[in-house]
Amino acid sequence: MKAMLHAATTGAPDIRARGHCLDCAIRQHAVCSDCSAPELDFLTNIKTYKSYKAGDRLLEMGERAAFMGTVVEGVASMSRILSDGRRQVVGLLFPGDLVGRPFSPVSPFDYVAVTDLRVCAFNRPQFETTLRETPALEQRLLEMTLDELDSAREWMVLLGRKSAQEKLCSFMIMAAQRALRLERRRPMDGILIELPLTREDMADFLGLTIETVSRQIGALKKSGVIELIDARHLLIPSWEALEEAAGGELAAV
Amino acid sequence: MKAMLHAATTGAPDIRARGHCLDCAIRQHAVCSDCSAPELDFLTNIKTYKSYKAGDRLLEMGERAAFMGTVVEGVASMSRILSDGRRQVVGLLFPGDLVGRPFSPVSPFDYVAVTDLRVCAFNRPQFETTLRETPALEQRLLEMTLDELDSAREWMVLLGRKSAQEKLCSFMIMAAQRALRLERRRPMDGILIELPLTREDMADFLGLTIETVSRQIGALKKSGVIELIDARHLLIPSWEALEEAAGGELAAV
DNA sequence: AAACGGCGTTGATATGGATCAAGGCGGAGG
DNA sequence: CCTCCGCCTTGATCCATATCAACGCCGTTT
Repeated sequence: MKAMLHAATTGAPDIRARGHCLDCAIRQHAVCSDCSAPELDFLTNIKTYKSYKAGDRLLEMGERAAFMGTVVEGVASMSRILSDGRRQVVGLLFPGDLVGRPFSPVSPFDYVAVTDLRVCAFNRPQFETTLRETPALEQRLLEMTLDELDSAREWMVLLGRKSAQEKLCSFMIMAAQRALRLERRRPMDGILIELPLTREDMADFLGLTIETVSRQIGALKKSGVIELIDARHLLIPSWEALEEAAGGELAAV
Repeated sequence: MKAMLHAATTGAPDIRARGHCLDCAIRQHAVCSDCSAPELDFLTNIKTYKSYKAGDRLLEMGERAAFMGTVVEGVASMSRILSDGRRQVVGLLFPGDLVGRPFSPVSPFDYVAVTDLRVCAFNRPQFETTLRETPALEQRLLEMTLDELDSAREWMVLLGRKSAQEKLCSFMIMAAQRALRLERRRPMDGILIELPLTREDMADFLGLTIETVSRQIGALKKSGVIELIDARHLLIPSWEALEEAAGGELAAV
């Protein structure tokens, strides 16, 4: 639970964008999904890419953030660290998800790359102006924010009322669903799940310790709910059994 | 923690609105705060009021909700009940807060009146149409949703990482700040706090049991952080001491 | 190839909060 | 006025998870 000392916020260099937004593989999942061709032309011209290594901090809580962006590849986390080192991850960002807090120059949480990461970035003031002038963008942002709010509340149920075992299962379901959605696939028996987080990040996301995470994964393996390929990969013999073990009720992701 | 059986969803009768939106005491806190005079004229004509008694359910999870609205007076909760009766409150709605999930006909949570309640209600399809046609409304909704998301994540930190004692203190701070904001006042020493929830609702909001809530309030009283007037009212000798006992870090409310 | 550091597992023990149980208080209704 | 019920408090005990400690694995550095 103690916070690791990560590298200080990295001023990742902007890489001049290659490729037009029209060809973007994750556009349909992003805030720009409903933009018209001319709007995408405009975005193409103002975007840059930033790359991060796992562990890099993109934005620090309280920091004036110079940019906003969309995750293109990899996974990032939003988290808060209390003064005594306790840490809680409050959200994971998968491809398509927005990095940064719109309409607030200071980020209310830390953003950290949990895997190697690529972000499609925009200058913040410019992005906010564009938002205000582009209903397709603003309406889509509203939709995404409402969905994220549902997810956050769903997670509150998990944090407040689920057992360690249920938390682990819920996490696996969530990770699987997010990964599957990107590939336009559906959950099914025998599916392979990649856990994009270290045990420490999982613990901090689930409100547990790393030891408990490790033990519960062991228990799930023993009871046959999962099969462990390696520490980061597992197989789900029965999706329904996994949902059962998650304590049901997991709608929004 | 076990769910009480509340009355079934009440089809509260619509009461033809008296009074113009221009004169609304809580408009500045509501989604309609940025509307122009003509826009307020329009809203005045389509709004109705609904009244509920403490314990009434306004909207049930999964139900097709016929209306959306704004809390005018009183406090409501959003909650979820797991199949075995465990319950988690995922949000409190104070005057100005929105009841119902925009752009989704089915509510993802139960909405329950925790005190006697008055709601300014709109027919849902009509409200959504109006939203889409009224940038002042839609932009304000976006702002409010982003703020709520920050609050929800703040609460995730509490649920995942704070001790019972810190949870209670954080809750008191939150309740005080929400009440003070309505009166345009600021936190100060010697302030009086009303707890709008029963011990059971507090427990379900904080991820605790009612016994633990009761005991921790007792402990806070003994240690002098609070003075108990009665079960629902308390005095804060030192705001700073309360924040200290809350484990710091409580930005958004 | 040895040493090291990051990550994960496993075991022993401690503890905060849950659970089980009983009783108190105050308002509503007979 | 008495009784009942909802709400709250307090005490005794239990247990799920935290904490403390040691070790294993593996990729990287020297």
